[in-house]
Amino acid sequence: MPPIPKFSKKDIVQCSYEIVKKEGFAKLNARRIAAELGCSVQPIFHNFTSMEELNKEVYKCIYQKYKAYMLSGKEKENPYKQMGISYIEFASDYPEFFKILFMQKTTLNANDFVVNDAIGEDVIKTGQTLTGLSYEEQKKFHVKVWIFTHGIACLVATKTIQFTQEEIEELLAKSVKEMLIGYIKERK
Amino acid sequence: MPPIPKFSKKDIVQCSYEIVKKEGFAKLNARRIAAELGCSVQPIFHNFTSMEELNKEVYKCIYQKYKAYMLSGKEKENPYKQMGISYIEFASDYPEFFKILFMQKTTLNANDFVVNDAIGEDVIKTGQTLTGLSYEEQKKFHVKVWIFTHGIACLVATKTIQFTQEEIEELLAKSVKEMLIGYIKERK
DNA sequence: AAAGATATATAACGTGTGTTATCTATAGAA
DNA sequence: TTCTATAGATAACACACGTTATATATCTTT
Repeated sequence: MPPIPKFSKKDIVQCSYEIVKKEGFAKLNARRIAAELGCSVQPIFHNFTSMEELNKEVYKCIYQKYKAYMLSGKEKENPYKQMGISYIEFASDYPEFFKILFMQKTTLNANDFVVNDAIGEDVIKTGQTLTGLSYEEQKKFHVKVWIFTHGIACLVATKTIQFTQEEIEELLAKSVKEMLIGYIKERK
Repeated sequence: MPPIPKFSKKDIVQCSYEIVKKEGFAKLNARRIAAELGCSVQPIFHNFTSMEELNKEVYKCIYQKYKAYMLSGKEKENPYKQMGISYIEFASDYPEFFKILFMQKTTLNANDFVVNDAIGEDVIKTGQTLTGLSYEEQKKFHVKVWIFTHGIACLVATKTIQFTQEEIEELLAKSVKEMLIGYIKERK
């Protein structure tokens, strides 16, 4: 009986996702989405009870994108190293997403997600195979690697530094190596 | 002939500064300032042609606060180490300010300031006395120290990690020491 | 073909924001 | 004391945003 819908939930989320990718949540609003889809605001409020609900859906997509980046790293020959590179690459390719996920506290990520899975058990264990440290030592060492990696990623996301992917990989690899040497030397 | 002014530029900037300190620029607006000062919005637009002009003044104050933190570090017995600590302490004491200065690009900091003076000549030279490296080597090494320090500061500003000042100082001091050991060992 | 359900458009309301027009009160000059 | 310049209050306008009321168009069932 009803007319065939022209604008699905998926269309609206996808369109919103693209806006946020380019300009962040600050620029996402009903009229903007409507303009880009070539419709009025009605399809949006038909499919979502409020903008907040839509925002949450978009946030979920962003988090999925991040997870996909991280998972792709696990397939490579040196997963521990690759995860750091993936983290920074994500910050480079999707700076707005990185800022949303890791550089601000919002009502969006408050309860629904525990984003900092970077210090998960498996990461520690993967790190052990690279470093040869004990589990407890690797845990401590990993905090330092994580801080360093996060530092680069933040600088990349804000475009404070503009390194090529190769420069970043070299910087990260070299630095972690040096940190490990120093860590091993200093431990008692 | 005119009545004695009750609300000076300084009063308004000071009040705005406090609001931004607690809640960031997002929560700064004319009516909010007026309410806190106990006046109408008129004194604001009498003293400033626009909110943007006031925002810039507030931004300047924030930057001055940051510079004062950094300068205070230079007086200590180990200035190079202290500057890193001051940077993180600033992020801890004034997270909103830190986010404004170093974690986002705004129209405010676009032209008027070159904020990243952290890699200034004098910092490098101060670092040399700590590390004993050549000028060029110190320059390279400092990038790594800066990234690490910035990483901690970002995590502190967003309250992602909640370390005490002592924990942070130990983490930073130990890590830089280890990084230096590794750096020296790996250089050709 | 007629009817009902609903997707979309149009237009509006309410709120929060920057900004400004108008009025009033005041302090010093005449 | 009277006059003038202006600081401030009140109130309004313009605009952007979330949201909703109403009207219209369309598809499926009968």
